[in-house]
Amino acid sequence: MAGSRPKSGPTMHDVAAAAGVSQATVSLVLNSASGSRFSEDTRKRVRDAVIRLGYRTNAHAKVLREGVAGMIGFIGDSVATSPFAGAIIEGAQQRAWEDGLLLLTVNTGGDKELEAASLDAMLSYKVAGVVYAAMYHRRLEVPAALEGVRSVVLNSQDRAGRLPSVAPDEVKGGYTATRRLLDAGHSRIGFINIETLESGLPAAVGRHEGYLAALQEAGLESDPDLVRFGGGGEEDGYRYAMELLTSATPPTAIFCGNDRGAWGAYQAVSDLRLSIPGDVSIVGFDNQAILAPHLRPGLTTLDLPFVAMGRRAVELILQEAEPEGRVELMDCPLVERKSVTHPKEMP
Amino acid sequence: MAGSRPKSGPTMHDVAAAAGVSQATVSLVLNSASGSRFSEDTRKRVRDAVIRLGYRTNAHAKVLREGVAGMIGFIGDSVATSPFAGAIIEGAQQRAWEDGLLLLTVNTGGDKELEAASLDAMLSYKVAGVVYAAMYHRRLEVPAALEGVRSVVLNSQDRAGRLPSVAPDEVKGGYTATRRLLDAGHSRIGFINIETLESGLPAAVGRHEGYLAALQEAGLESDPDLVRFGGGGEEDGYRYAMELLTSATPPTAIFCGNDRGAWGAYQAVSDLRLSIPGDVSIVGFDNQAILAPHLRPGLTTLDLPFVAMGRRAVELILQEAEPEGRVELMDCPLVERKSVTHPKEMP
DNA sequence: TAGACCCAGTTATACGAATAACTCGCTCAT
DNA sequence: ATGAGCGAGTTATTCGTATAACTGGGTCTA
Repeated sequence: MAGSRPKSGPTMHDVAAAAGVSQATVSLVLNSASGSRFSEDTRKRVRDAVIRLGYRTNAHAKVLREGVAGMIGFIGDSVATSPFAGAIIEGAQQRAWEDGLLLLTVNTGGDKELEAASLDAMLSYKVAGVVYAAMYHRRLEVPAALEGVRSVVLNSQDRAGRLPSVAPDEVKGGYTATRRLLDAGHSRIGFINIETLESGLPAAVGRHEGYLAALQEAGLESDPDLVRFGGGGEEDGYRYAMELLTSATPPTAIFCGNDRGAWGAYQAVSDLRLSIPGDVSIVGFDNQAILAPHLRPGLTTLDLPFVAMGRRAVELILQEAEPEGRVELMDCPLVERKSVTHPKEMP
Repeated sequence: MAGSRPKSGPTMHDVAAAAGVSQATVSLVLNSASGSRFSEDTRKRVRDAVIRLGYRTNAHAKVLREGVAGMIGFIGDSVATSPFAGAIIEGAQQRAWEDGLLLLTVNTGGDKELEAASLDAMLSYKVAGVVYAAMYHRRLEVPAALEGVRSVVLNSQDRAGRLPSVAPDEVKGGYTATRRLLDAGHSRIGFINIETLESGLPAAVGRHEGYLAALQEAGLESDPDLVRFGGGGEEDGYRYAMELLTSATPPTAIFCGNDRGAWGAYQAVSDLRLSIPGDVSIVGFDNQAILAPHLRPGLTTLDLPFVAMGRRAVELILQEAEPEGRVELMDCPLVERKSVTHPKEMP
């Protein structure tokens, strides 16, 4: 059978034959930045032949010679396909493409076997590096094979501290959110957070820390009664907002540790026939695209800079120096909308 | 300089040397399904050496010999990173991996230049095929280079009709939604759709067609006053639901062409001090993960089968036979929640 | 006028794996 | 005793590209 190998486009040899030169000449003409090694005539003949035949360089042959592929591996648990963090892969890909690299992506969905196997395949493809991204900001165990290649942990941190990591600056975010409310004149500020103790999630712990820091800086006592911990769903947001707002001394503002919780809080406020921001100011966290801008009123919240984080992770991979084990924290900018104002005057 | 080429793992030659055999033997031992060509002793020595050295086959060398890579290209405008359709890439990747293939992904963000360049790069990598996915179901122009490789249009249709396409069955979806309301006993059913005339979007046109078909089948006159066309945002949902419900002869149920519109309708219903489904039944479309299950009451809606579509697209690529230009429509299953009941008895 | 040097190319080889074709030593049937 | 056949390997070649090292002629200089 002649057709056992699939049809594969023309090669450099074909181009060389068509242009009446040697294969080496073709290669040199196409690649040499140092322009004028060949006569203008030869160069033109080569370029013409390239176009005429529709020649495209075989990346595998090139990689085989050069050792590294123009690809970066991206392994995510489910981040890349999740509704709120899809942008993370967008940033990574943008940055990679700026250097002409493509992304080889896998969502493992948490499957460790798939993770190992696909990482293996990526290494077989001699990727220039691997981004290991996670859904939630946490400290995680990285697969051992990652140490054999330039790699970066994204939206999480390497528990062992060996790989460089890129993650949101939760503490500063929590501080910024609280500070926004303090600046508006609030002094009783509720906080509906994700549970911190068991989870130990940097997201929850950090935001809480930032909240406390801002209060302290403002010289305010922090009242534990104003802080609630839950699962992060809107039911919890609803329930805790309800509790806070119906207590003896309700807060005039609530910082919700995530936008879904804020959504729940909106519903509670609505059910209490109160209004946002007139009666209660609210700040969220996450800046979820489908939610935050569409709530009424628009939710003032903190943006998780997924695009920037993705970019930064790839940048670290492309960098010459190896930033062993550093954790890079990225700013979460405040996105101002309509859910915050000064507290109501006491009657 | 010795270190000009990056460190690259051990090769078959290294393994062969370590095991005291030839490179060919290593290759044959590792690949031959026809087991016992070599003595058990030799096979063991090879396998031991492989493990000891941490040998991993160089995919590029393999591809160079074999002609096709174990990769499939995935080009999306922004689907892959969009909050509602990220799952599309998940399905594609799952299916690909079942055959041991990885996905080489690019979001072009609509940039035609990036699209062409990255497609070019993919072809350089000898991908086994390319999935060309779009954000919205529409008829689109595909890049010419796609014709040189096995490819499938996903969540859209090739306007030229040359490439096989996979898309949701909008007509059937619109029919199912309307039918659900008819079956519950409604006969005045509003429809808030995305504008169809200018856009010509299959999503909008098809759902409308399905709506009309269901009414006709039920022997009902379709009342144009019950149908509104808008942009698909929740403001439109709000406005049109308001209009419909405050009209002289309001509908008892509304089919919203998308979940965001349904969200707006929920707000209108709430502002009118009516309740869902008691006073108005609502069916959405899209089954947006962040929205539909979290609305109160949960929104009965139609699922856009992104995972299944992604899977199917890759499957078509892997298939032997080339299904020239066929458009494959996928079912949108009804997801039953709490927003539909029978119409209120007239007082 | 020999040597140095440049110009415009070419030849040869390596990258790592797969595989067709071969070798070498034995056994066994005729 | 002859050669067919098999078992257990090896040798040689191929995929497409990049590049070091070479060639063969011309020009310029001392």
